[in-house]
Amino acid sequence: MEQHVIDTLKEHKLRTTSCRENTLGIFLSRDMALSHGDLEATLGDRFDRVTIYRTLRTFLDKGIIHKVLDDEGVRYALCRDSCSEHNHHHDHVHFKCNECGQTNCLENLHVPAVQLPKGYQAREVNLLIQGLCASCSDN
Amino acid sequence: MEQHVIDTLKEHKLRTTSCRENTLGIFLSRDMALSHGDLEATLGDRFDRVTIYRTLRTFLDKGIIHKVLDDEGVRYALCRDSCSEHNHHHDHVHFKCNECGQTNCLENLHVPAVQLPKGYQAREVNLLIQGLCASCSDN
DNA sequence: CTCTAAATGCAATACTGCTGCAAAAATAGG
DNA sequence: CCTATTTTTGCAGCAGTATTGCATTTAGAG
Ligand SMILES: [Mn+2]
Ligand SMILES: [Mn+2]
Ligand SMILES: [Zn+2]
Ligand SMILES: [Zn+2]
Repeated sequence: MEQHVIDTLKEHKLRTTSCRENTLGIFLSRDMALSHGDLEATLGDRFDRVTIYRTLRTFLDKGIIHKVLDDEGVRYALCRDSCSEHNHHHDHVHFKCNECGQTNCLENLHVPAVQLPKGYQAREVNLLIQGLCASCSDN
Repeated sequence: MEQHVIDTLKEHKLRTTSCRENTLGIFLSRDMALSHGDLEATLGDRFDRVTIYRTLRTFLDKGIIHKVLDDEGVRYALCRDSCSEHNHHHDHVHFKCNECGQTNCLENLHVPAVQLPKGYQAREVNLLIQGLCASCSDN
């Protein structure tokens, strides 16, 4: 496996196991939000379903990936920002293309601030925009 | 059952059945986003789980309710705007309180427009803000 | 009231996600 | 490199979520 993957795991004080290396490698190469099912399909039967679930939870805890809300189930995407164990910050927009089905982080597109009613306190925001991506748009 | 419920069902050309009356009545009285499990718990064992699923899908199709994205599963809330069978428009904010667990539509809070990258076309937006609601905030 | 189309209940199935436990693997320390 | 300790994994099992097919029941049209 690639050195970058191993370094990332070590940086987060995680043991470098085959499932973690492969899973992180897939996130890096695919560059889109992935569901547990996507990973299972890509990894084949090399690892148990439960191990993949636990890998995802571990990555979530460590700030390696973040949840992406989706209308048909949760997905996960790499944290590009400097997220750490107790300091997640994901105020960027997610876009899901209804044509090709891909869900992507629009990292440099911040979720606009919203003026909440009196007394409401915002802690976390999740904005999912659905429509057509650039590739599917000009066909 | 209340006349308003029956009228609403008739307006959408739906037969007024007990499950639909009760389900719609719950949505009207609770005034918050509800999951299938919430409805099942409230309705007791008067109706089969499958019937509740089908009622939800029917209401979705007819524009009586809309999906509310949530980090722990889909919920549903009444459409206040004038949604119809093929003309949904939900650009309002949803708020989930991490204290009391309630998810609500903030109907008069529009999701701000976002300048998408070139070629991207928006069809639908879903903004979920999580934090503390007004009731839970001042304790 | 009767007939027909729609809706329901039930059984079966698939998918998602979690836990406990024994076996296997990773690493720290010598 | 070897061993001891801790972590991770696979497996079995379980709970929750969501869907379908089919026979029965029901709502509403006439
Ligand atoms: Mn993201
Ligand atoms: Mn809403
Ligand atoms: Zn696309
Ligand atoms: Zn609250």
